[in-house]
Amino acid sequence: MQDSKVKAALSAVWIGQAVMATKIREVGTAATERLRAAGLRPTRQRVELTGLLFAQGHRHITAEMLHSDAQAAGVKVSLATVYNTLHQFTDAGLLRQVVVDAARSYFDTNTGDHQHFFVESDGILIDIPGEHIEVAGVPEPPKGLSVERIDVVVRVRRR
Amino acid sequence: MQDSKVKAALSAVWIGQAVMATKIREVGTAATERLRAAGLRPTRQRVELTGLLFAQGHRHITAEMLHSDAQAAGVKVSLATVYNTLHQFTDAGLLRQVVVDAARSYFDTNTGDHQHFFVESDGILIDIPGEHIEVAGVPEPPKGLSVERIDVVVRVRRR
DNA sequence: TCTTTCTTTAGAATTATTCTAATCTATTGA
DNA sequence: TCAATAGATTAGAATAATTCTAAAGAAAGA
Repeated sequence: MQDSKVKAALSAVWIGQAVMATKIREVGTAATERLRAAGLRPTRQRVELTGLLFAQGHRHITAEMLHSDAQAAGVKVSLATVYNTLHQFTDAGLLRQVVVDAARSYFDTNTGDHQHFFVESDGILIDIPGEHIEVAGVPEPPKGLSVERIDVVVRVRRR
Repeated sequence: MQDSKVKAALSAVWIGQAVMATKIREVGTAATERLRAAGLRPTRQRVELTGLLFAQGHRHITAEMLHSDAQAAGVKVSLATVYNTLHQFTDAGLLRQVVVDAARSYFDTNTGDHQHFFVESDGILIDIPGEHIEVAGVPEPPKGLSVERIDVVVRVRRR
C-alpha cells in the first residue's frame, strides 16, 4: 500500500503552505487519501460516498441502495453521480462489479480474491473467501484470448 | 429421454383417427414433440422458434438476436413473444439463462453440465464442457440455504 | 485570485424488459 | 367436424435501470 507515502507527501505540501485547520483535517481523512491515491479528485460527493461505502466492513451494494443510503445520511448526491462514482471507483480498482442478477448491478467493496453465494430470492450476496475455493481444469482459452478473472457464483435457495 | 414414448403415443392417437397428412407431418416434427414433452402447446411461433434455437448445435442467444433471426427467416413473431418464449422454455428446462453481462441476458440451448468463457469485448460466450472444470472447497452455505447450482465464468480478453 | 479542467446535476433520453387489453388459435368434448 | 374455452400472441404502452446532455459548480495549478 502506498497510502502512507501519499499522505506524507501531501502533508508536506499543505503544511508548508500553512493552510487552515479545516483543510488539514479534510485532507487527513482516509477517504480523501484513498481517492487521491486512486487518481480521483476528492470532491465532496466522492468523499462522502467513499465514507458510506468503506466505513464499515465489506458491502455489496446497488446504485439505488447507495443513493438511498446517501439520502438517509443527509448526503446530497444525484443518482447520476452515484452511477458515475460507482463506475469510476470500479475503473480505479476501488470496487468490483459483481454480475449475478440480470435485473441489477451489484458493486463489491471487497476487491480481493473471493467468490460469492447468491440468494436469488432475496437479492443477497455472501462472500466466500478466495482461499476456500479452487477451480481446477479450466482449459486453455481459445487462440488470441487470455484469462482475466474467474468468477464463481454459488446459487443458493432457501431450504 | 421420453421423446420416443411421447411420439409413439401421439402417432397411435392421430393415425387411429385418420388425420390428414399435413397434420401428421406437423406432429412428426422434432420441435412439436419437444414442446409437447415439455408441457407446452406447440403453437406456430413456438415451433418456429424451437427450430431456430435448436436446429444447428448449441447456441448462446439474446432475445434481440432471436427476434432478428426470426425476422431474417421470415418467421413472424413479436419481440414480446420472443421474451415470453425464452422464459417459458427456461422454466420448462429447455433453455438455461446465463448471467454474465449486466447489459443483456443470454439464453443457452445447452442445458447440460458446463461452464463458460466470456469475451466481454465481443459479448461472446464459449462453452467449457462440464467434465473439464472442477470447483473444490465450496463451504457449507449459511444455515437455511442449499446449493442450487454453481456457475463458473472465465472472463477472457483479446490478447 | 484567475483560469482551466474536471465534476455534478436535473432532467431528458435510451435500452432492455414487462405489462395490458384485444385478438387469435390449439385443444377438447360432443 | 365444430363450437367452446383455456391459453397464446401481439402492438404498443409502461417500467426500470442506466446513460446522456448541456449548464452550473468546484478543485487544481500558476
